[in-house]
Amino acid sequence: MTQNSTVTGRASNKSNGKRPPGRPRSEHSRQAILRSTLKLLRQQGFPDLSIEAVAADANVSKATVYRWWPNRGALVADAFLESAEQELQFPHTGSVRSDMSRQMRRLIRVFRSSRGKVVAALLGGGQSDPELLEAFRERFLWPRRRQAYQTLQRGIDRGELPADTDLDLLLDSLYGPIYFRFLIRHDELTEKFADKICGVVLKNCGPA
Amino acid sequence: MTQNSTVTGRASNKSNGKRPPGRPRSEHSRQAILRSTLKLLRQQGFPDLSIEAVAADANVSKATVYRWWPNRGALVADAFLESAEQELQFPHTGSVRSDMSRQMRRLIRVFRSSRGKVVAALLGGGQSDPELLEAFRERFLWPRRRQAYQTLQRGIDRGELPADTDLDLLLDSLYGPIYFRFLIRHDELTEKFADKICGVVLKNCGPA
DNA sequence: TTAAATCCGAGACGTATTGTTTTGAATCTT
DNA sequence: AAGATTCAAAACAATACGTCTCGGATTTAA
Repeated sequence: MTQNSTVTGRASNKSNGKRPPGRPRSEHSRQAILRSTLKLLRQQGFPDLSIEAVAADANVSKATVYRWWPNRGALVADAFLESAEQELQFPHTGSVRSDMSRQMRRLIRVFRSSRGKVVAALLGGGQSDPELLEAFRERFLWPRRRQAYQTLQRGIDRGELPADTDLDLLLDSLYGPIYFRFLIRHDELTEKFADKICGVVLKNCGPA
Repeated sequence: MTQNSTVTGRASNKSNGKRPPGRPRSEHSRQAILRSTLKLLRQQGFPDLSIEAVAADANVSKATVYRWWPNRGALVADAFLESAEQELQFPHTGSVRSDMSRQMRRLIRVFRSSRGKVVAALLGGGQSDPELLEAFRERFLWPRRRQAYQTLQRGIDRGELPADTDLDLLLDSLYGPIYFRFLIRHDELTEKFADKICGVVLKNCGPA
């Protein structure tokens, strides 16, 4: 199998720089497929997304989709993750609390946008497809977590946080409520919510 | 339509106590269907659950299932919610913090049990089926929330919490991290986690 | 310039599952 | 006994699946 999707691994070509013979993969088709996947996912949700519909919308043959992605999950994961690769950076304001609250506000903004539906589809589908959930964690969650660690560490260095702070616990306390409201939808998810959470969790950690 | 599922509304019979003519609904079949649904859901997850399999496992005709439940979602919601109706009471220890942490421990225990798979299926499916999510909120979340309000109010009355506490914010801060780890699965969800969250969120609220 | 390799879109194919409908029998009220 | 409603079983059309074949396009290497 020559699966070349980002999910299944194998980023670029074989180690030598030479291009193999034969017609190269159509970058145009690849992007059209990912774009149509996002588009349909915004409308229909994960379970109702059919490969047939994606192929039709992208003006592409079904076989082309099946050639490059082993299943629907890998396709959806690639579509979302490639679109969110360079997003949601952490600011450097000089205060942990405002660094965090500002980034949390950005996340909420994404969740409220049309991209939110895609994230929900990804996490919803992930509840019955471990690979889908793992792709979300590895490609979306952890990269941001690593940045968050650094942000919190700066707070420790500045004395705003105790040196023995449990960083994972703290991050789950900050982001858990956001994901909670986002996924359960029992209460509205406004950007102000970010500040309120920080008020609860980072009470004694410098200025708001 | 004469849908009689608990999800779609209309709990029992028409207001008058008289039984309508005709063969009555088979209570045996109804329970067998719900039981089989739970059983299969524990094994397979929501998207792989077929009505055919449920009917076969319950020794019941497909048409019988379709007659009483409009779709898979309603069936799953009924199956889970009927099974969790009387669960997860709040204790009265005399301290908000330990009242909350003990109930949170119970919730985590449920999430870790075989019933956790059913909840995950419900919430996962709910991401693309609004009715499913609403059923979860109305039949599971809100009843417990109402108990939680009372628990927190007792804490206010005892002076452990400020009188102007934002109860919804506080509850989301306590339970959000649990649902977060449960649904994203980026870190282990142990019962000790409940105590740690309380340590962060209820720092100054009486004994642990 | 030619041959080999790989890709492309279009669409047919058999399979599986869906939700609906029909049939004949069973059960209950009046 | 008559009328209503249920039941299990099975046939049904519709949809999506994943695979395959076809003719043609694009690229490298000989």
